[in-house]
Parts: sequence; C-alpha cells; structure tokens
Amino acid sequence: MIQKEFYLKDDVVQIAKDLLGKELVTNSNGKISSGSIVETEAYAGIIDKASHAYGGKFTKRTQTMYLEGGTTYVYLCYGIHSLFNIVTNKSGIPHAVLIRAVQPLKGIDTMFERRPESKSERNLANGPGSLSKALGIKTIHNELQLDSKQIWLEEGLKIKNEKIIASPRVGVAYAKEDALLPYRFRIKDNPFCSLAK
DNA sequence: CAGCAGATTGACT
DNA sequence: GTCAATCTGCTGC
Repeated sequence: MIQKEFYLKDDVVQIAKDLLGKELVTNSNGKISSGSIVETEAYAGIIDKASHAYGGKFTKRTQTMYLEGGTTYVYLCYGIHSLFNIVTNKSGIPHAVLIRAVQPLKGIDTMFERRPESKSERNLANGPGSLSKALGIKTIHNELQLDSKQIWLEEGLKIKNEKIIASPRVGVAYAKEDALLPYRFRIKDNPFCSLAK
C-alpha cells in the first residue's frame, strides 16, 4: 500500500509521473479487481485553466479537490461517465491527477461483467470513463481515502524515465495556452493506453 | 429559469 | 464519420 506521504508532495506533475506503473485496486460489491496505471494527467489547481478549480473556483463538485492529498475525486462527465482522480498536495490546495487508463491485472472476469460491451482486455479500461466502469468506480466513491478498504494503490512496477512519454492533455482545448502544457503521461509502447490523440 | 458545453463513450449511418 | 446520452455548473435573459 502506498504511504500517505506520497500524495502530500507539492509537485502534482511529478506525482502524475510516479503513478505510472502503480496498481490501482478496488473492492466494489465484494469483488476485487485491479489494474496497472499506464496513463495519467496532472491538473495543477488554481493556476491551471483546464482544472475545475481554476481561479479558486469552489462548488459542491470541486470542493473535493481542496481536501488533503490521498483522497479520491470522482465526478460525472457528460452526465454519464465517472472520471477517477487522485487528490494531491496539502489540504486547501486543489491539485489532482486524472487516471486515464489502466492495464487489467486482477479480477478481469469481474471487469468484463461490468463492461459487457468490451471485446478484449485491450479496451477494457483504456479510457477515463471505461476504467471507472471496469473497476466499479462510481460517484459514490467520491471523497474516500486511498487507504480505505474500498479503493487503494499498491507499489506495482517501477517505470524508467525513458519509458515515460509526456504530451498535451486531452479534451481541454477550451483551456487556451494551458491546453498545451505537457501534463499527460503515458508508458511508451503500452497497448493499454487510451485511444485519444 | 432556460440554454449550453464539458477532463467521454458506444451505437449507428 | 456522426451523434445521442444526460448531470453539473456557468451565462444571460
């Protein structure tokens, strides 16, 4: 299990990189499933136009991002998809890392049951909405601690720096100049990354 | 209070 | 390639 100190660091971009290769485990409805994180995006709080908390915006939805690092932030996108984020930094600073894709490890049968539309392991959790559904993450999992019995992270694999690809984030064109920041991180040559360009 | 756009995905033309 | 699904929050009447 990852120690809480890991999430409290003040460099959200570094944490986004460090999260690659770690194992995300959920225990939803009594069924355990997990995947190795292969793609993340950093959202740097009030100075980042792509972040929900840009400019210190505080709503019922975004209040979760202001909590202490190591808290889960799950929100509904397009009214349909639960997107899973990990809050970082100290309480009061709204930093978060979006988990965009995982490579299925444990409970793969359970994941297929949750996503009958998926045809292969490759597209079981290769997107932020897909991964949440595959692991059974819903908005009721918002504001949980990552050391709870329902959702947590394991150390997993160590990813070398040269295996990490940095690129602009996806679907945030409205963020103007901040949309170009290389805050998206992927594992090189990993086929389980999201399809997004 | 109506209208619209979004950190997306899957079904259908 | 195109489009509907449908919740949250912002803008403007």
